[in-house]
Amino acid sequence: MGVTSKEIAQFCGVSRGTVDRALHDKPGIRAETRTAILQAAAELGYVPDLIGRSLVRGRTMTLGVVVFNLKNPYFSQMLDAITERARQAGYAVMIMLSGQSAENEFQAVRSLQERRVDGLIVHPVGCGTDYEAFLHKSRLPVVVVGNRLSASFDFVSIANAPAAADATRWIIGRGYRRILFVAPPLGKPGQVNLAAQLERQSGFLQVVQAQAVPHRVIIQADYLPELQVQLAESSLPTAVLCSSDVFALEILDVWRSGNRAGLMGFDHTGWLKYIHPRLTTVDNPVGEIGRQAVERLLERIQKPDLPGQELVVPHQIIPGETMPPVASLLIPGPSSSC
Amino acid sequence: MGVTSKEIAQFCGVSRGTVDRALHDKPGIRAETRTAILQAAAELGYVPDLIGRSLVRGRTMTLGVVVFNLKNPYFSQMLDAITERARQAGYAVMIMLSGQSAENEFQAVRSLQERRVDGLIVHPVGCGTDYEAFLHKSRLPVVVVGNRLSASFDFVSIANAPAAADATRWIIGRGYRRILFVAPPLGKPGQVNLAAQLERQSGFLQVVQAQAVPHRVIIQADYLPELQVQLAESSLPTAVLCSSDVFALEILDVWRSGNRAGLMGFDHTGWLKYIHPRLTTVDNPVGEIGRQAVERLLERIQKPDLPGQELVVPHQIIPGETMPPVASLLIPGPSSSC
DNA sequence: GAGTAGAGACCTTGGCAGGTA
DNA sequence: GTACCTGCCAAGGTCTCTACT
Repeated sequence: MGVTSKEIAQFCGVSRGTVDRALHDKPGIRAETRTAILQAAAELGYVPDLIGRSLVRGRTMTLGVVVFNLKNPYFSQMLDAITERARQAGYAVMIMLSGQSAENEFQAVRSLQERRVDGLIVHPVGCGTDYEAFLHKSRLPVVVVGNRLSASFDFVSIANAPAAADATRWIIGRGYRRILFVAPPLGKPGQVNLAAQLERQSGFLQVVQAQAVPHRVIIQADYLPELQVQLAESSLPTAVLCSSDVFALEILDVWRSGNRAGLMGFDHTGWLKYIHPRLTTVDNPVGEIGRQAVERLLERIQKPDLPGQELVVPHQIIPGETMPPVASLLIPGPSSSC
Repeated sequence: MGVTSKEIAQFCGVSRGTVDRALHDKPGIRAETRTAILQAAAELGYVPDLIGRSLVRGRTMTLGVVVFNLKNPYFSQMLDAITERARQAGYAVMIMLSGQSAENEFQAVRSLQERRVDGLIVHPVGCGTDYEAFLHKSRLPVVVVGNRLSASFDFVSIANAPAAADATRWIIGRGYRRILFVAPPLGKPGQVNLAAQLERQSGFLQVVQAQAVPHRVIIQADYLPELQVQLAESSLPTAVLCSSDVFALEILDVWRSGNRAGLMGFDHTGWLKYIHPRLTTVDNPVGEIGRQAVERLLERIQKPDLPGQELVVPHQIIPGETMPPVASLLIPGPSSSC
């Protein structure tokens, strides 16, 4: 336990009120007394107890963050940005992991609520009206990130469906005439897929259907064999669009053994810099999302009655090397050696 | 602000003491009263305020963690493990980033101290007696990770010098007769290198000097040109050992354009799974380090006067593909196509 | 005496009314 | 009247002492 203002008061033979005036540079204290108190505080290593202060003020200056895990650079980069932005505003960050389990997520939110964080940034696994009611009942200012809940919550994300649509159109523009969309459930098998993944899928379908492009959606957890079958089934120039970089990277591992087709990921997660060939993907600027989430959360802490708002962060196609124009794909060259 | 025990007391027409007895299953209360209070608590959505509790108990059930950043998977994987282990013990984790600046680190520790975390896990940038005195003066239980301070602190890490020595012997065993050790300063140029990096360097030097193996240590921040020069300077079968995976990956980028030499990294950081060719490296089990750090910190919170202890976590050589036996390196084949 | 409940102190900081020289 | 200081109250949960049935 640290040194308290009471101990300083005893040490200096004054009252706590006087110590308070000295520490906060308030009027009504002799310069001499003030100096003595400040010196004693420094000597004893006094650090104000924000716990006591928050009890009085009803503010802990702490934000809670709930994400799946921190092994995935998607989340750790987001947390990095959140932490830094929060620090600039004088807030600390408490982190809890859901491990992609709705039950854990529930516990995590409750745990943060018990610790009276001033606000919450959640990348939810949970969904449904029960879960949303629970969040609302916590009375915590909440900003949702990455995986949409209902419109009553603030939500920061790229526009998933339009981004997938853009990616699809871009692929078609490169000359591909058949597209396989790989979107297995993220995380535990049998689980419902995340809203963000489904939105991407719908964006994809919208474009291929509108333009009558032959396509397949592969949603098996064990997608690699199915992908091989699908690839063999047509001689049209075929592209594979994945709902997440992780699938694209797994496929890229197989690709190296000689298979040929365009390949595109989704998210532009942190590790891609050193991957060869450079993965074509869609940038999901998680750092920016994290910062905007903090920004919005701070607003909401000020004015808890703001209506839910959707903040759309711009996405961007990262050309990479795995989706060359069909022309160069058909004539094997250095850039298509994947 | 949430519902308080006082409000429950008023609602039920009893005193706060009675509410306390009901909520904590203490004796001295009628079953009937207890049920009524528990029901009221559930109905009103009561969540105990751990701030109040920690004020009286002197425990916040929160651990502080200070690392450089979370973009580097080295730190985010460690934090993942720390958070999970802490959660199992009922602790929350507050995270602060130093951005590899001693000044920020100082602020971070102070900030966590103000928030009265029960203990601290630090991967320090700071060093020197002043910094150590500051940490000791905080009176916080501290476990140091990755970058050694003095023996008065608990320290959890792989044995850096022996690990580098092992790697060096392993390289020699593969037939290489000349080794270049790449150890530029991690982080801001001009900064003193981390203790861990220097320990690795000394482990390397010990072996090459003992076995009279020709070698060079490259410490320039701009190490790539120097490396090219050194590689060209001898016809001995040469290996490059890096003090961190990041350098090895940068070098691997250049390697692909045709250069030939053995290459080895250090740390086995998270993104390596998808890198081709598979990087030969030394496993630094950051998850295990994180868990042990929490374990030790919890012990120290119980008994603050324990003497500083060094916990050594076993390292391991990950063969990969970038350090083939010299024989196969000289006869170009599929496995040496890097 | 045993079972049940209430009143008040305590942890910390900060703010304010009131008191003394 | 001014400069300075004391002491009480608030926040929420916990624990002990006391009192009633």
